[in-house]
Amino acid sequence: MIFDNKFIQQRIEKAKLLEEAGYNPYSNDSKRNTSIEKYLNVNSDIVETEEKRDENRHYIVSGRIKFLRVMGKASFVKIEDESGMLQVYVTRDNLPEGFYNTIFKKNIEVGDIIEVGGFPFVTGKGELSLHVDTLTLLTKAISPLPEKFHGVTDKEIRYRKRYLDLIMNAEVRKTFQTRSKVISLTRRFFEDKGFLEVETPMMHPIAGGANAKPFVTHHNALGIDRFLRIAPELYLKRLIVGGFEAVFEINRNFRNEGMDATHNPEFTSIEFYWAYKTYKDLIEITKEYFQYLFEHLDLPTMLPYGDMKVDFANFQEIPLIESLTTIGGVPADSCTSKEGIIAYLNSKNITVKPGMNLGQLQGELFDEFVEEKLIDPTFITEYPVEISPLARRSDTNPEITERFELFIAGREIANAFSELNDPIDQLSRFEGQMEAKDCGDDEAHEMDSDFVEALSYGMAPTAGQGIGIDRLVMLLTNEHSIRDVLLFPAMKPLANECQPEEEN
RNA sequence: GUCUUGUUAGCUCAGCUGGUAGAGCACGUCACUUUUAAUGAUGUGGCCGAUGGUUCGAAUCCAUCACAGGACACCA
Repeated sequence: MIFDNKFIQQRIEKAKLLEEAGYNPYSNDSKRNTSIEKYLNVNSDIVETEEKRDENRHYIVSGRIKFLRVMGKASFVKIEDESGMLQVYVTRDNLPEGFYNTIFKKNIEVGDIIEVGGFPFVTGKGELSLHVDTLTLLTKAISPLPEKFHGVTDKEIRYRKRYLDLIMNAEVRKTFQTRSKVISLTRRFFEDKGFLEVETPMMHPIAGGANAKPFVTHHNALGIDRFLRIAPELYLKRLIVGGFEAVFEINRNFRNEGMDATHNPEFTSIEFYWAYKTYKDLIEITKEYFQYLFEHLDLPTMLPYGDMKVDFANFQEIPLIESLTTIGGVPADSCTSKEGIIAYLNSKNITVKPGMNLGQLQGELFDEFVEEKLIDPTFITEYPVEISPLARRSDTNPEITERFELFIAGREIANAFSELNDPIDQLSRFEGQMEAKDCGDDEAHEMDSDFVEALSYGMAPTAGQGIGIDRLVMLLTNEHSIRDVLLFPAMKPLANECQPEEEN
């Protein structure tokens, strides 16, 4: 039984005693009239006064007990609500006869949620506090909190029981508040630009828009499998065909692949599509977007990330091939032919899968020698067409696409391009992907003829971009695991958690 | 998927080359009306992640498994 721990038993016993004495251990009769933050602000003037107190003011605040110091007939209690922590001073003689000794001291403890009323005063040590004249238990916590000084540090507990992490670690609350603000600001930024927020299906008949393995689920009524979406791209572009000129979606994608510090099976991205624009316009709006975020989050443009310092005012732009030599240090003549690249990679003790085409090999060089060196925000442009099945070819060089990826702190943050809107070209790109799939590339993009048909009705020239929100939040909060920016990261089930039998 | 480290009280952690389990916090009892991780006294608390093995004897050595962290691989 989950309550057989003796500390829990002890606390359940206290809850019973309270109930028997006429105090509901789960009362919902809250009369709170201010938050702790407001209380501290409104009464900060008391510190300057002669008396250090104002008995004519009266406030009711609520919160969870984080510290409890009982000293005979008086006690100091630190309570915390979402806005902050407040010290309250509880004395025997300011409470009803017997309450302090038989109820408060015996049955109320760290972890419980209480409500106190009283007047503001400043203690001898100069801390603005609340002098209590009424005290109500709102919620009895029957499980004890972790240790008050070290808190919970065990990552497994922190992720599996995020509520405990949030109770104990104020910085964690801050991180998720930042995450929320980033999403909210992102929404506002694009709305202000005239973009329309839309929702497209999470369950797809064909998992398209990216190269990734999907999760499969089953629709009973139709008797067919569906794929959890790996990207919303093809649906958003159908909307551009339909006549919407600027759309965005902030939502989850699901990819059935490995989990590590930068990958969670479900993750959040924003994708936006903008008709009558090109990837050049996207570079500009991306810079603007970052500026907007930093301004409204009140962050300095120079941010630490681990050992790195990232200058968010220093956006660079460089074509992929050029970056291989200037940043990656790859000799120029080892970048432009399959043989040259393979020879160079082999000389660095890197083996590549046989059958890779030139574009894939150039991508390999980039991943190997350039990516991790891109600290300040850098737009890498002019991606080879072979690794960009949904991007528009450059008008001047059909081997490359009008595409960029944005790298910050050695990590990909965004992917964008002028969209391919030629249905014939799109069809042949899909066919190329199908060939790759037949040759064993199980990551190759699926054929989506319905999407090709949509393009055949004409999609205005459009530019589109995806930004990984989780990784962006990691950058802004200096977190190095995606689990630290997800409230409930994916975890393997514990042995004692029952799970359905595997069936075929 | 591979390698590697970890798993001991509610939490944070000790525990040597194998000899039968420790601290701090928390909790119980007592004292204490201005404390700041309050303090002082005292006490309770453990299937040492699971299963096997070696041994007279295993928290400790070995094997397998589970979960977690890190690195690598894969995947944008």
